[in-house]
Amino acid sequence: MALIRRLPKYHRYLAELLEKGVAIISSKELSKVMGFTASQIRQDFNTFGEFGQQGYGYNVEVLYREIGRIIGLDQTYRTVIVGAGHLGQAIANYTSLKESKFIPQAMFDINPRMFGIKIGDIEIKDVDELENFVRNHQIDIGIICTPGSNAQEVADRLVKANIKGIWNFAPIDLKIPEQVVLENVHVSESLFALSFLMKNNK
Amino acid sequence: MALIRRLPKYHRYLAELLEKGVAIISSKELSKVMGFTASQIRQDFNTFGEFGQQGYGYNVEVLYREIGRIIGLDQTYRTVIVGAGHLGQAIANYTSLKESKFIPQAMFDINPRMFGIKIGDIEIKDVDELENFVRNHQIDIGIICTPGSNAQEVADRLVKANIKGIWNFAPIDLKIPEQVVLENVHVSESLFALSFLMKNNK
DNA sequence: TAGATTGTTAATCGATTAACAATC
DNA sequence: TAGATTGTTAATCGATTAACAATC
Repeated sequence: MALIRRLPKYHRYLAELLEKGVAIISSKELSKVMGFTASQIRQDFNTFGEFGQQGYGYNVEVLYREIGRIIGLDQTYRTVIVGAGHLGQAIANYTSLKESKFIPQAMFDINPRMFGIKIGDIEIKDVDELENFVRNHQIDIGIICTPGSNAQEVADRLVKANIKGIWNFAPIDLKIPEQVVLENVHVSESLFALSFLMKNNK
Repeated sequence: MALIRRLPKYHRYLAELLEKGVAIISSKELSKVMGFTASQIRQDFNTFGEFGQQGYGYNVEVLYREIGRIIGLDQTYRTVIVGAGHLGQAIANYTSLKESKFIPQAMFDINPRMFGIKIGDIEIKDVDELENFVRNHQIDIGIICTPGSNAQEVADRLVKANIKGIWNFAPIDLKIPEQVVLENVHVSESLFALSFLMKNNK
């Protein structure tokens, strides 16, 4: 569904409008700001309910709150970060995680020198403890920040420990059972897309 | 074009096949491995040329090389990283950058305490020098790793200094002229998509 | 009421899949 | 030659856009 990739963008722009004190906005005005067609905006909003008022527009605050709820920002999840390298540490420091309530309960690494070190207030533990920790602390989501070569093994272990979702930063396509949610951030694919666009620009 | 998002994936799987010593592969076999339909694979490859042999299949090595060329992996770019926080440092250490020849020439930050520090062999400089550096060192690409609040200003300055492309990690939609290539990595949008999928799973 | 804008259906567009002739 | 698989056209599917009646 292409729409769910647009939801975060609606949410972000509505937050901006709220901050600016805009109370009401029409699909036409929002269209100008966001670059989607007014028609698409109305279609999108109507997929989830009737949030507008004919002849009038959309109440920014209501819409913001509703889209937040649709995205699931009213939920809290317990997460672990696997891989405490530069990327893992950047993610651990990533404020959106806490704001969005994807709260990291621990980090895991294979390197004994890192055990016990804290990134912010998140402790790095031995990856051997991963399954037990996930089970005992009812972790919902595993964030994979390992090299590609270890990512599938980590995913398998997370799945065995009954993880509900995986946020994968490793540059591979993980094989996981259907009932586990998988969301990828394939940074290198974005880099390659940039490369293609640079080469084919003009 | 949805196709260009698939090119990196083809490239990655072909690299794997090469490593395994697979010399020839049919669209049907590749379909099994990658999860695209054989029809789509043939369509995709044919967009750029006739790389296969009827009744036979595709030569993995040739195809890998050709797709690499289409993506532009035969090019070299000079880049700068703006923002030397956790994310900027993670990017600076990101090996794909060097392998893909998007070589960082310098990092920039606003915090004087960081000036002169090296991340790997990349020096952190005063962001006030950004425009001059970009001009004098013929930088092609600016990698924006600042908070959202500074990203547009940084982008404006890069554009003024004649940057050709921007790889943006800040969580905003940059406004830049058409002739400048823009590629975004919106990590928080991925997190929100994960949130949505978690909430709506089952 | 008149003007504006939504909600929603219909038309269009683009991307994916199916089918099959060409050919190795 | 027969079997296999590409290259490519046609059919389908889904997503976007346009149009307009409903209604505030």
